Amino acid sequence: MKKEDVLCDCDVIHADLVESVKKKMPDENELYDLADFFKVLGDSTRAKIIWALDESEMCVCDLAVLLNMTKSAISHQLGSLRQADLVKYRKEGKVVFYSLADDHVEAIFEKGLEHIRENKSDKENHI
Amino acid sequence: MKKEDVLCDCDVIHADLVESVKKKMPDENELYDLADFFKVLGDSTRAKIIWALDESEMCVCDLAVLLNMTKSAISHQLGSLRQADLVKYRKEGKVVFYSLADDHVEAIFEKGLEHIRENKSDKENHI
DNA sequence: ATTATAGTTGAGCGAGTGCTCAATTGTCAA
DNA sequence: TTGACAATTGAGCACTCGCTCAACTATAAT
Repeated sequence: MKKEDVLCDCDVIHADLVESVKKKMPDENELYDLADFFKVLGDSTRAKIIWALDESEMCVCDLAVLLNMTKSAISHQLGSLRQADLVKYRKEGKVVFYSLADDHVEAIFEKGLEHIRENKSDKENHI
Repeated sequence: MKKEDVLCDCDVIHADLVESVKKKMPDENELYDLADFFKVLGDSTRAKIIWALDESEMCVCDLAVLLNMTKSAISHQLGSLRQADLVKYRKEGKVVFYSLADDHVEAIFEKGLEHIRENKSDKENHI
């Protein structure tokens, strides 16, 4: 790659390092998908839904009452979660029961909680 | 809570379940912080930066060249990552070197990659 | 068939986000 | 001191996102 092709307006300070890291870099799409996955977890409503479904299978109405939101809002968010394959569902008459599709999510969620809890206590102790 | 106070326009289908899950629910702020944490990971530029810094400490210019973006764009994103305590930095003359602040992030990142890789292969095998 | 309820869906609006551009700070060298 | 460069910062803009509202589908009960 010629220097003219590079968008950044600066000299490469550590060209060798950049080159070697670039070689190891995963497929562009993979990191894109990864970001998309975290994006789904990165909304408090969806986070609450995931937490709740980790406790128990629930229907749309249950979730709406639990989070004090409209069915519509919940359903929209469940749509995102469905699209990301984070939840599965079964129908029983008029009622649709949702549950977590994957135990990976639970593990990642737990690790995330761990992280922010430690971070918080670090700050309280002025580390 | 009276039924009139509930925003959702539906009857509670499983009132006992909702009540018991509500009792176990973590502090509102905790899930909010958790979502904010995932939100930071939920952007492909920041995801790439985190991946790169997991490989090696790098300066702003290195990252800009690696990702073919302006220093400004990178610096803005590093600002977000700093604010979320995901990166730390050291100055050496004019140059600022960034690195990951926390090995939690690495673990979560790895788990996330694992997840999307499995999910992808599941789909390819039509499971 | 009619009515009622659970859930989904699409349009639209206000808030938030990521980038660009320009101005600025901080540090080094001539 | 002046000029050059790494990096930061704020304003502005286009785009995205989550909610509301209204319309719709589907299932069940009368």
